[in-house]
Amino acid sequence: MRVTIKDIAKKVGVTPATVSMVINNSPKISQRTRELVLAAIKDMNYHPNYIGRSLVKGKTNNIAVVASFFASLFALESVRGIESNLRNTQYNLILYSTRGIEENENDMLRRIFYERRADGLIIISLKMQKELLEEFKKEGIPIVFVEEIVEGAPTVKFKNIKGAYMATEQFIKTNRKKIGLIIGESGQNAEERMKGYREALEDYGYPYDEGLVARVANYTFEDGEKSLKQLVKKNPKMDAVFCAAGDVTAIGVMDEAKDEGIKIPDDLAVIGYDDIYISNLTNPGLTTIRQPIAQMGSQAFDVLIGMINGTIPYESKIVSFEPEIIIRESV
Amino acid sequence: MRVTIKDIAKKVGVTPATVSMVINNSPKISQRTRELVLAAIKDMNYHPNYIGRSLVKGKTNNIAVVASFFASLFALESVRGIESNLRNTQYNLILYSTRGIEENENDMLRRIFYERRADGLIIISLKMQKELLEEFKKEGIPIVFVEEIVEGAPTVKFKNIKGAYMATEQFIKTNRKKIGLIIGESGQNAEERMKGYREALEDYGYPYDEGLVARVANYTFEDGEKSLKQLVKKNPKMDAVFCAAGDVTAIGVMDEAKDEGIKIPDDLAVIGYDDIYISNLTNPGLTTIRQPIAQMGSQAFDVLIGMINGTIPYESKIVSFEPEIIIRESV
DNA sequence: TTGTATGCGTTATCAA
DNA sequence: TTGATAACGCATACAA
Repeated sequence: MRVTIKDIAKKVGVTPATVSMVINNSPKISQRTRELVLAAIKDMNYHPNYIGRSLVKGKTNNIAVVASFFASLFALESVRGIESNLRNTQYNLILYSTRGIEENENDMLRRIFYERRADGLIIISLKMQKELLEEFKKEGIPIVFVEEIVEGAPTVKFKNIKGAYMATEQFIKTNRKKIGLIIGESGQNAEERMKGYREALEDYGYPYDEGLVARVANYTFEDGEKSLKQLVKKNPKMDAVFCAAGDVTAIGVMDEAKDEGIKIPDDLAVIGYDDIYISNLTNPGLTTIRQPIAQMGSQAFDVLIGMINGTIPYESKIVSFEPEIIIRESV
Repeated sequence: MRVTIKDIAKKVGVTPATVSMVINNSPKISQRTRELVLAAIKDMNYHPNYIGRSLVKGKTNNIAVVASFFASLFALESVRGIESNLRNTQYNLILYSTRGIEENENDMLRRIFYERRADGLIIISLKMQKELLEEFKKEGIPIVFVEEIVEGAPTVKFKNIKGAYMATEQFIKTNRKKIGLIIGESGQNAEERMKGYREALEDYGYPYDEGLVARVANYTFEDGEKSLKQLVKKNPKMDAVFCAAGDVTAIGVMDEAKDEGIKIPDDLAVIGYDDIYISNLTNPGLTTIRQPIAQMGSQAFDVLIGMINGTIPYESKIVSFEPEIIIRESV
């Protein structure tokens, strides 16, 4: 049996209540008793059982982070950002992964809620039923969404419109004339990046051409190869591609270009999205839009803690982060 | 207030004990009572509070995963592997990151233990004090180590010696004469890979030459550039480099080679370690040693569950995984 | 088959 | 300043 508050009490000759008060720094404990108790605690190597504590306090000191997969760059970096702000708090992180199965989602959230598994949630790139959010709000369990906007709770996200605008503008300013776009086939992000692309074209008097857009489903290397093939076939004069689907796909584009004898950046300029580690290592280096994901994760955590402490209201509010264009040789 | 077992009991007109037995599928509950209780549970949207349950059962249903950082390929892939086996179990993952601070390590483990935060631990690439492990064993809290061997508990790891042997042998079989090595300056892994390299040399009658070895500290791209510079300076006739420090460093080597006009693989053959995503995209493609990290993570989880269930003994035992050589154009 | 009583480890409310 | 007692939500041994 591990040592409990009772063992300490017995050893010192006080009651568990007194020990508890010492542990919780109650001011109304005599110096002498405090010292005795503290000594016994150290002596017997006592640590409070957080479950017992949670039960009576109605708090778990756990923050749940929910995502489809944690083995993605985005989720991982977010967790890293959250982690970095975790130090010096009493909170722990519990990871819930839906494994990409949409039906899991609301079930999982429901369980976290009803089984009281966390004091607050950070939900990454997932939606939530409105009624379920209402239940969380009613009980005062705060939620911060990342990259998805859900009415009634704060969201931390990136300015995708701006990022796409910057990329497109970069092409225009370097005199590219026919700018292709490779982009995800659905989702809030894809819509926003599409919007940024179109806005830039419009602002500079470029026509929008459906034929210059390739949609991808999986954001893979192969998606990039396939898309480029398809785009050059339709548009022999295309001299730039903005791969809003991400750097991995952009690298597929570059690879395919090499196979087809298309020179980068002379014949074709390429810009990706994400600035993954390897984008700096490709040849030529990939120009891309970088997002400070970890920083955004930290912010999500801070907002959540603010909500838990009552200093930040439980309401719709969007905290957005600026993208940055990283110029390398592909452009 | 959220609904508890008492509310259900009151509504159905039984005692909480009866409700509890229904929830736990006790066979000695009449069909009729069971149905009534189940109906009420559904009706009132009752979910058992896991804290109450944990307190009485002495189980948390949490698995702690401890690593220095989760933002590394290795930790990430491990988590992915663990995640994939988590489904259909009642367990959740809690991530503890020491953030690379060694002093955090034992403190953190101690807290997990004394505060009873997890039913079992998976410790990735970290050591542990022997006495602390003894405490865990005494209380029956299982630990599985990944990539580190600690006396008294099972370890899941890769055959680094074999991986390094395969790489070196590949050079020898393709008639390379002077084989350089770039390797981490400390750690169990580095030692093992060094051993594999030396064993292969010896088996084929090659001399071991200290001057052909470069030690790196950070496993970075720059480490690769610097190391190659240093190696070719000392060994103008070197015609192969095994970069046991990993693919990122190997890519640095290839980049530096290009700058110096060294042709790969004609003048210099290169083999990396890890098979990161981009290794397939370099030019030429990087030959490398691949480790099934996610699979190893799954296995670590299975071993841990086996220990929790008592089907696997709590003792030193090494489960090793085979590396695989992925041959591309750099060789 | 169900109810009663008790305990898990801690904190909080009161009384002393 | 400290002690006695109850409570958090649930599970279990035992009695009925």
